[in-house]
Amino acid sequence: MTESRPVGTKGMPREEREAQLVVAGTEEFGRAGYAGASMVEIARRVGVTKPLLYQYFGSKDGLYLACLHRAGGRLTEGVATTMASGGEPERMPLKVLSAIFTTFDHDRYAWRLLRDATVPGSGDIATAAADYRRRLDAFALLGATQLMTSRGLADPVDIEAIAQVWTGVVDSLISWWIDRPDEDATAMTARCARIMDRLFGW
Amino acid sequence: MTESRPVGTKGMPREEREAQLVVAGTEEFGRAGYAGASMVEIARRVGVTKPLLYQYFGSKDGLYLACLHRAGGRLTEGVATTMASGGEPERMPLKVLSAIFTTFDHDRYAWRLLRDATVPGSGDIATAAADYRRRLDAFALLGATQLMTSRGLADPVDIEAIAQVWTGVVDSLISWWIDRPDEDATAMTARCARIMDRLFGW
DNA sequence: CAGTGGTAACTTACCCGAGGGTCACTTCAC
DNA sequence: GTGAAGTGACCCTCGGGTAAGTTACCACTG
Repeated sequence: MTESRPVGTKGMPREEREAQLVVAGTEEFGRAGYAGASMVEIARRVGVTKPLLYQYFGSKDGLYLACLHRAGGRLTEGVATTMASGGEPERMPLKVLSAIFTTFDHDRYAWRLLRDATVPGSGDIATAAADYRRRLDAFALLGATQLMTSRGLADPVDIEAIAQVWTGVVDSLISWWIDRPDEDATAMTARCARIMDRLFGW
Repeated sequence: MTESRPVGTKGMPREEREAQLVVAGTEEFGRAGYAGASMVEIARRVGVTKPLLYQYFGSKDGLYLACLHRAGGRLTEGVATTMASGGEPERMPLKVLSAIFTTFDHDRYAWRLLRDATVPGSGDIATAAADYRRRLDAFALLGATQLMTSRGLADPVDIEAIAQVWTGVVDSLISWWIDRPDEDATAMTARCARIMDRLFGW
């Protein structure tokens, strides 16, 4: 990325190798969950051995955190700019979906890291993941509030529920997408647009 | 249940103990996922030790299967009778939700067993879970088809996506519900009715 | 109504393999 | 010869799984 070509020694510069490992880790953690994923398997994926992985990331938690921060950062950033761009409330869901699909077209497992139920209940990972979720939930809450005030507003707990359901919808769309590698981001967005139109008239 | 009072020996008849263990297992598997759950923790929950758990269920997979079959059986049965009762397509989602909430009011983690991503990719559990999911998906697909033909029908892949999103919605509603133990089944159903009315006019 | 055996419920103490984590070493470019 | 990239071989804990024993109740016997 920054340095163009070979750097220190035989294989690959650290920076580049780390990026590979984060990508592989994201896929493996996303697929099997924190508890189910294996460090040696992640190393194997990029054709390297476990000690190197540990030299670069320190621990399983360290690697997970690296993956989580990359995913969480890109996600919150993308959603934030989309939400900031404004527009009518009924258009926001599709715009957000489009942003997510585009950003994570080649990294579809990333989303799952924020909502992994198998991470230990306390510790750095749980804290960081909860923080990203909190930020995303805030956007969802904002969107839900705007949507509901444009209709006959409901009570705040209803809005909370709507926001959570929305994140669940994103979740299931991404799961569905993961199972269909041929479908790219634009096709996915078009499909969602079609569905929302037919189902709700949005 | 069948025998009324004390049976064999000191503690509790096998049948009753097994039921306790299945309940505890369902909660623990639902909370931490198959990979993250611990057999000794499940045993500890009901005040018993691991070997008894193994004597009764044979293996972790055995216990998981017992939990899965209880959950899956009740779920498919409940949804089947609800779907069979008929009605306008737009009313079905709420009726199904109501059935699920009522059935699992005191067993909220059960739903998650069918959709646990941390079970090994092959084996009895994966097969059984996939089977229950297939049956539920068939209902979702049926409901989605009815709904979409009542509007200007979409292509079959869209309907597949809608069905999957629907299960995701159920998923997130149940997660939300788990975090709010005070909310009972009727309150939850009422909330969903209110939301669907305001959001889609259903 | 001892005593005695049978059996179901249950435990203590252990085995073992998988996986997280580490150390000492090698290879290669400069 | 220095230092980064990388490895083989190891340790150790945690958790699934087991063997062998213990406790308490019941059903018999004499």
